[in-house]
Amino acid sequence: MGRAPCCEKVGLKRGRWTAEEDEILRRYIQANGEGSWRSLPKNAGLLRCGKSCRLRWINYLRADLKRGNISREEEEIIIKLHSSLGNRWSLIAGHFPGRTDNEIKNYWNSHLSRRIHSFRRLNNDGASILDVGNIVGGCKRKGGRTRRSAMKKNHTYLEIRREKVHARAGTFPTKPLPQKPTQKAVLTKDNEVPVAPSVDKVNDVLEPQGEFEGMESWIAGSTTTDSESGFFVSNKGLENEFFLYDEVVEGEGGVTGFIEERENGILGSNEGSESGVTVLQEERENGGNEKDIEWCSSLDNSFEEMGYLYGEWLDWKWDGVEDMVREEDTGERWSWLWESNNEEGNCLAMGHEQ
DNA sequence: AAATCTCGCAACCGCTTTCAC
DNA sequence: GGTGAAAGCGGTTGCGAGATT
Repeated sequence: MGRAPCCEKVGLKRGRWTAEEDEILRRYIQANGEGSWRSLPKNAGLLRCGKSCRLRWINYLRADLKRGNISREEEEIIIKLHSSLGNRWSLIAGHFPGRTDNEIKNYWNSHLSRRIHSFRRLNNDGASILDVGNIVGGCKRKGGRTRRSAMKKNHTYLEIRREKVHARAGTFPTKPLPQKPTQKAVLTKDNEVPVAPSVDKVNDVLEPQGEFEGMESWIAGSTTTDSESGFFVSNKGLENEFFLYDEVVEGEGGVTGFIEERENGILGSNEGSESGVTVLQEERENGGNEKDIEWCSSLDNSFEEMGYLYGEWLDWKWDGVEDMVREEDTGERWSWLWESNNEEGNCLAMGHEQ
């Protein structure tokens, strides 16, 4: 025997709740209490499914709900809880009085998961995907809204990250990088590896001074590669223009030519290539590592694997760096990390050996 | 100014678990 | 213990807002 539907769906209203419906539901529950959701709509005079009424009450109408932005402290707790509980949103939400599982889940999906994935790519030795599809300038956007969080701090994050990089790496490359790098540079916990600054927007923010002197020449005209994808990337000194090659021709003094240049090649357009998916698909077709691809296909269906990353991330030596970033008063303690996300194309993983 | 596009979130869907009889 | 209803839960979708071209 099949299960009966929770309610008669014929003639029921769907979609956004109106203020009038909210008021009816609120008054009814205040008078009669929660429960009996199946019969509630009829008794209250609502043309809604009982399930819908329950959801509306639990997520938005309850008096004890805490509305407003998720604080940084809450963010950290969510991340930690998710590392141990996975997608058990109701359990996670149980740690936040006034927050709902739906709210936590949405926040995770729209904010935190992407940050985690970005961080993962920065910190994962094996993940070598060169996310050039999101390098600003290479990927010419036709429009679209910038992330709200990014909009707020549009002019601050790179400078913050620069400080972060400086603080963690201790040194910064003052000379052009080797023409043919052989190994990726990745962030480490031991402050040993200088981190290449993001290619995009560098020219907008970085000024050649102090130990950053020379960086613009490194960025302008640099050629690098991704050891696993095999693509070579060069901007040939052109601001905000990047080129992809299947092969480079080496001569005296480094790269002297390129084969099969594809201007903006897989950078291409955003169409069907969100977050550099095209690159990943190519890699998959070429026998690439499936593990490297997960971040772009599903938000969080591999949290077990992510546990390691969370640990790495949360155990990072944040001392001092956090204070430094706070000084910027940006409201985003880890904005150097957040805002280097793939949407904005600030991927650090350029595949350099410093 | 209009078109295009992305983002965030409210709401829905379907499955599982719990409860009452 | 079996059955059906209700509640709970997590994944997914649809759409309005608004930035960008």
